[in-house]
Amino acid sequence: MAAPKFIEIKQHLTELIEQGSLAEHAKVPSENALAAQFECSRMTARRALTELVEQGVLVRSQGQGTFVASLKSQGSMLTIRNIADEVKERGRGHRVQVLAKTRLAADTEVAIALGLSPGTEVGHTALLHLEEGLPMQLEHRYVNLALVPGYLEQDFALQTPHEYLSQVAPLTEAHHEVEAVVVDTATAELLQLGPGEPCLRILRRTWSRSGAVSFARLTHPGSRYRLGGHLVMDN
Amino acid sequence: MAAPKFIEIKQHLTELIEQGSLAEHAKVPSENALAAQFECSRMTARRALTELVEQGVLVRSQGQGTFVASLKSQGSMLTIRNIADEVKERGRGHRVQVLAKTRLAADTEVAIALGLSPGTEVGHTALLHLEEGLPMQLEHRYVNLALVPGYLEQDFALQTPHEYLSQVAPLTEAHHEVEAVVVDTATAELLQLGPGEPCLRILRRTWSRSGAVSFARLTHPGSRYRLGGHLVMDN
DNA sequence: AATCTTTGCTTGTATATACAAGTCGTCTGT
DNA sequence: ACAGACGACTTGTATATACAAGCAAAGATT
Repeated sequence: MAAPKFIEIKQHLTELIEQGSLAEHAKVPSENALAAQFECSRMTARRALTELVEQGVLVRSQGQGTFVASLKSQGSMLTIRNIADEVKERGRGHRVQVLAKTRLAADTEVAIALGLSPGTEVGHTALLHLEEGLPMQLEHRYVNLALVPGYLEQDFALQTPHEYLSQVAPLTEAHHEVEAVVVDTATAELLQLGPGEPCLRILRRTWSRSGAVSFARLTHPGSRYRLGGHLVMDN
Repeated sequence: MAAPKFIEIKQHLTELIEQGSLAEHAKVPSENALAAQFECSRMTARRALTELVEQGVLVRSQGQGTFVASLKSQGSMLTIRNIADEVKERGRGHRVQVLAKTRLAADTEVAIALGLSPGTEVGHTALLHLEEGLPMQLEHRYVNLALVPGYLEQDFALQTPHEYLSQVAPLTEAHHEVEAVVVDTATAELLQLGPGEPCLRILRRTWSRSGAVSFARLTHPGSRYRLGGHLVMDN
């Protein structure tokens, strides 16, 4: 019934930190000291410390010891999900219109994002994602065809680019930027924006083991879309 | 010189997954099987699995076994940082103007966010964060005074609300939403926006052990600010 | 005095072992 | 035919131990 011992130790340490007994950058008792204090083996004490390090509460340094991490460095996180899953999870209808599917020469922005030299041929797709018939995202995607040669042969009405790319080139890394923008009139019409309505834009670059795979510009109507996230920092 | 053994096992498994030998939801060899295969103890094999579970690559279930997690569930993350640190890290001057510091009755939005009944008195502060003299964020913050009674006595020109709150009520949880909005003319003037320029708005709610502490509405000029993040999914 | 060595503490990796606890199929008794 | 007991296999927790590797300060050598 009792909580596992390493959780007791974790709680004890986080309490000390939260009540201020263990200040920022203060040295935490060593693994051996904790083992003695809690009458457990070093490996159990070690596990408590290890998990707190993973949570960003502590910092360890071989040979020196374990220390309280700086409080402000505990950055919180926001999850970025793909629009198709998001819509489906809301239990609403998701549909896609394929607006473009071509090869084109990379301009400087795309070339830099994909780590190619400007002018290299890349795959370009433009998709409009609809939720219950209403436009929710305009997806402009540029793909490195050297890494994903079959990209343009896909039918994206059946399988979204994100799903296809996850299969053929599993991601190892991603980078996102989020900004608020005003779009040109053609795009505004596509997204059925109201007058003066801004858009939330996500720039997403993804890498697989072999290199930079794709660069996407995801544009959402500001009035209909919110990016939402959640994170538990402690436990 | 050689990599530790548990990293070898991790790499072996991620390779199997990436090349498709281990499909989604497929059963991964048990800890004992891996220990036999790699001629190591069960604890070492277990560590490899544990770390892959923490990365979201695998899923474990006591009694059943370990399985490959669904690929799409690997949502990527975006870090949300506080503006003061961000500006200082760029090596630029950060300054704050305190525009308001009062008690007021919570309207419905604030009351819901803080888990209070509408009309409860809460602390309200409005700060304008400047980077090299240019407005970068308008921070409207509502604080549960029952949990942080000293809030309104602080001088926020010296210590930002975020820093103060981190000290007196260490966060255990945070929730964010991000949206693109058009603001009223008074706010537009404060942020020195161009005509029709949209804003990136972050809604941030934070909890400490004792309950919902604060609700903040952070408004950034769309032309001068981008939310940027990064995540390594693998290793 | 300056430099190298030793010693002791720390964390990091790895092993062998034990028992607890959850799941599932099988075997058994009714 | 059904229910329950049992056993096999899985992950979860905990211990005791060993050696490697990094760091720092005290001590020995130059």
